[in-house]
Amino acid sequence: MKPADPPKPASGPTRARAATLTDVARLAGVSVATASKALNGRSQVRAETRVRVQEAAERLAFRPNPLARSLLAGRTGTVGLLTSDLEGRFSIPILMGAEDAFGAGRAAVFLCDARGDSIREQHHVQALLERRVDGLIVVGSRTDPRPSLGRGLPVPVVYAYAPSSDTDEDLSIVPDSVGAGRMAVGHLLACGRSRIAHITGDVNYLAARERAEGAARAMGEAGLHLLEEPLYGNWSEGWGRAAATMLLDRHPDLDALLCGSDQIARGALDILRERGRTVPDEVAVMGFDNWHAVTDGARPSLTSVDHNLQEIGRVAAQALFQAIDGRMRRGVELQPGRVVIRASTVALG
Amino acid sequence: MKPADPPKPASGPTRARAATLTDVARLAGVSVATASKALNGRSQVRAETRVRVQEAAERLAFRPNPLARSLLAGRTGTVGLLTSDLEGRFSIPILMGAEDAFGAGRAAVFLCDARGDSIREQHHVQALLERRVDGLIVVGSRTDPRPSLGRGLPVPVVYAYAPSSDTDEDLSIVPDSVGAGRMAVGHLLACGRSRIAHITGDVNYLAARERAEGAARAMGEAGLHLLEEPLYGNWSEGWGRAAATMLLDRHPDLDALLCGSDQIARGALDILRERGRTVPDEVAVMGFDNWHAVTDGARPSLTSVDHNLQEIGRVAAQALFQAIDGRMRRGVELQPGRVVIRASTVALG
DNA sequence: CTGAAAGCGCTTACAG
DNA sequence: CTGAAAGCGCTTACAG
Repeated sequence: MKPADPPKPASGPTRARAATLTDVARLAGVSVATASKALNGRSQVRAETRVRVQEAAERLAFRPNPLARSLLAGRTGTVGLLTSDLEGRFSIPILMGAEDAFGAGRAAVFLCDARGDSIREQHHVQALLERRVDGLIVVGSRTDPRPSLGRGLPVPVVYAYAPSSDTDEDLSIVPDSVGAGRMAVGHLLACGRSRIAHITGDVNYLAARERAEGAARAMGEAGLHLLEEPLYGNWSEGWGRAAATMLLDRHPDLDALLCGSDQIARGALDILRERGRTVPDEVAVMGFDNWHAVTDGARPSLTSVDHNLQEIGRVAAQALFQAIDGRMRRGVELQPGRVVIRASTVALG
Repeated sequence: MKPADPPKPASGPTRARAATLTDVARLAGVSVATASKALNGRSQVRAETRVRVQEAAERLAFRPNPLARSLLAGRTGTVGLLTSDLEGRFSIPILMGAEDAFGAGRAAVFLCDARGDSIREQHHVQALLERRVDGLIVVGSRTDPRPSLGRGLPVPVVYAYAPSSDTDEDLSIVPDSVGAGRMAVGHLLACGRSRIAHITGDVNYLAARERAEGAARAMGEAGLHLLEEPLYGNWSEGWGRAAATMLLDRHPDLDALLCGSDQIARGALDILRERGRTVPDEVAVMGFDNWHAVTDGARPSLTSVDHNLQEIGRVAAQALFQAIDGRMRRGVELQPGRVVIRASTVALG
């Protein structure tokens, strides 16, 4: 017995011209006007006629041409997603959240990467406006305020992660960094720690300063102080190692290291390990960003504050939808993070 | 002296209706037909008239509505970028390369993330086709062949990173994994190593098997053999640590560890360090992927094979342009990687 | 309930 | 060299 032939490609459904409403109308024996109404659920059509048109549409695999529709409606059902750096770890989850929300709402997303260059950004904004996007989301790569695209744009704009400097006019959805610092210390306190030091990244980053501020406040509210002023440096493992070394020398009895990023924490963990200090028994360690590649590879695995970036993207997208519908919010909206507990702060099972 | 007033927003250039060709024609005192020709550089227009029209267009900040144009032309100047996982480290650089190439060629990119779900993928393909994209790039997250979108699509498709299983019909741009393995061993040999072992990731990944194959071949061509069969495991640091431990026990005299990913290499480095084996003096270590977060944090910094993913994206985009112009290539095209040398294989400075 | 007509913003033969 | 007309694919008053 011969095996069954593989299904033939049948020369493909359609290299041919896509079916048009006129084709559908002709096949159904009605005018294009009636066909349009039937397909769009308008009430003024006899049930029988509607069915006939629908069948014709189905048979021709008819898909309304959105260009024609947009031309009439003045709306394209597209939005621009303007990112400053695609490779950024922070941009991607936000982008995913936004893409998700738009996909669900049936809007399509134009992606543009400005590569951190404001000339290129202006260029992309113009290109997007020419394409008649209904709105724009601007995704930044750090939480410091960035220049507004301005008030003169013909469509609404929502800023995500990096807030607009024009807080009166623009809407920005950003992570709550002060809250994140507070939350982190809250977790360490709950773990019974009190001799806590804070190593963090570049002092020029608002995120670094705000997390430190939140941490200090949470300590104060518990009637405690950080062991010393936050140690600012940069966002690298190397700095984590250097700072941890200093701190261990100065405060041999410290029982927790709060690190401004997972990478810094990773460096600190390596030093603790080399010095034979057990984690978390003697010293608890935690980071920020919940970057799985770092948290999961660490020994022990690293507790971290997740900024819920995907949620930020989703919220920004929804806010943009509302703005397109004429209900524009303004100001800066803070999104809370959450502590993801791993073995570096809590002895697990 | 009072400080100067801040510049007034001037109520914004245009919340108003965008200028239309009709507006331009009226202002220039010509017909829309003539205005169109003047602006589009058609020859049959008096120089004087052309200037008048151009000035009018400028004054009104006229931007031709691409929807109207596309409706006529049947082309939209848009392409779909379909990724299987936005968060994937591998997808992003490819996406950047593609976005770059399109941006330069003045096509806009619709981004869709299928989240590794084939139902969602189908859904996105349909949505993109409805929007009349001129072509599609499908970006995969591993180099194993993936199902073709099929032959019946009305627009050309190019596959990047993950090749289509329909190699006769489709065009795929993928990294040369065999060549990467060969290249890596070539570098280690050039560094004077000969007792080389290979630790790699999940055997179900074609990339793992092909890199191993390339490595073995390069050894053979040098009249050598790997110390033992490649050790397959998974792509984690933990596996790197476990495998390195085994290998050091079995081959105390090994002088190089070729690791199938940077994370595996990172794990191996940690073990070497703990055992007091100096890198690169006693043992050279290298990885694949050139993931900076890992290579730069490692002690010492890690030599790695970069797959030139951005270039893959760029080539895919250019191939798609060609295909849209009717010159479709087919088959699988391999893109070479390159060795990025750091301190784990060569004593620097 | 149905259809002829006008129009969204543009381009392109075709006459003048 | 210039413009009136037709048309891309659709929707929406407006008559019947």
